[in-house]
Amino acid sequence: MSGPDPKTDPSGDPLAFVFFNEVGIIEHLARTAAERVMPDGLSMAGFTVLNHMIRLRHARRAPAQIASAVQVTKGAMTGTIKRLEAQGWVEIVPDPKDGRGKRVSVTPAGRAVRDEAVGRLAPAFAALFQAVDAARIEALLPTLQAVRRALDAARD
Amino acid sequence: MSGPDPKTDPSGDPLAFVFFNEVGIIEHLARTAAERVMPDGLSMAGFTVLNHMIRLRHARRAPAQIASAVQVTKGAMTGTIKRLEAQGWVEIVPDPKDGRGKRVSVTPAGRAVRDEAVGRLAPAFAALFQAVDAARIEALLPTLQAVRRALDAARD
DNA sequence: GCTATATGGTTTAGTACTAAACCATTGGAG
DNA sequence: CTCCAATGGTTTAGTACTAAACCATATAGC
Repeated sequence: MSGPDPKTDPSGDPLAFVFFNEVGIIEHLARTAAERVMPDGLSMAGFTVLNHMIRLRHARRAPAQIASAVQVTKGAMTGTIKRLEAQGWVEIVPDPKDGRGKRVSVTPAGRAVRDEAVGRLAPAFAALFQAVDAARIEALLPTLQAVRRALDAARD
Repeated sequence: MSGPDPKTDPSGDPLAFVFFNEVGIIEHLARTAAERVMPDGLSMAGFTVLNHMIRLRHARRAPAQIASAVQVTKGAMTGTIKRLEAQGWVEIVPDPKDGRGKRVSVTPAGRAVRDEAVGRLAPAFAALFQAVDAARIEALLPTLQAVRRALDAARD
């Protein structure tokens, strides 16, 4: 009944462990590298929000919608948006149609700081493509997306 | 001089963005799923330490060594180890050879709680392999490892 | 129209992390 | 032997996050 488990690699760790470990390390290295080059006062949390709004061309969005899109709690979004507003990078106005709601929009300054962040990220990425061919990375995407969908579905 | 940028995908995002975004989402989903099944009182930070010690068969290690192995600051390790000790999962004794140092070792209870955590993680992973074939995930590893090495090297 | 429930946002308590200052001990250079 | 830089660990201040309690407004059922 026993014997070599197909999900086991030479190190004795199940494949899933090895895979998530690798993903975790890459995420950690990439995040800290990105944090280091962010413009002054812009956190990764803030960048994520600005980037989300601009990429998807949302002129105005409710905090709750942004929170669910970038997968953080409403409470976390309250703080992130407050800091973005303090820097003048977003504007928050009450929703005229809904007395509870607010609408967040990116200011010109917000767009500028996001563009600067993207521009500073580029050289860091360039170094990566020098070491690992872009085609190899592109080839990973279908399986990574399948894994993401599986994890998302398993989330009950 | 202009023209379609090879590093650009249909969504307009550079490939590196798409890749790190996917990795970040997977890491987030996997981490929160894992956190949810951890035994009571055991955080991911604590599990990482116990797992590291046991996987690599370290009977006793200095906090500073563990910190550098799992890539957190010494300050973070102080807190994590303190919580592990409070639960009786590690034992901390002063290093007899070095008046500054300490030695951390996993107790039998610590080994047990780690085994239980691993056991609870297994069913979650099983669901993943039902959706995505293990061979496909295995095929990602060489490139992921190359990316990790590149990021590690770019860290100056 | 009133009540029950759902939704939008804030607040609170608690965890985990970083960066930097700090204290103690070690160990090499003069 | 003495000093001084390096190392091991803790502490402090600040950010970001979650879960849960909370308040206000909105909406559906009766």
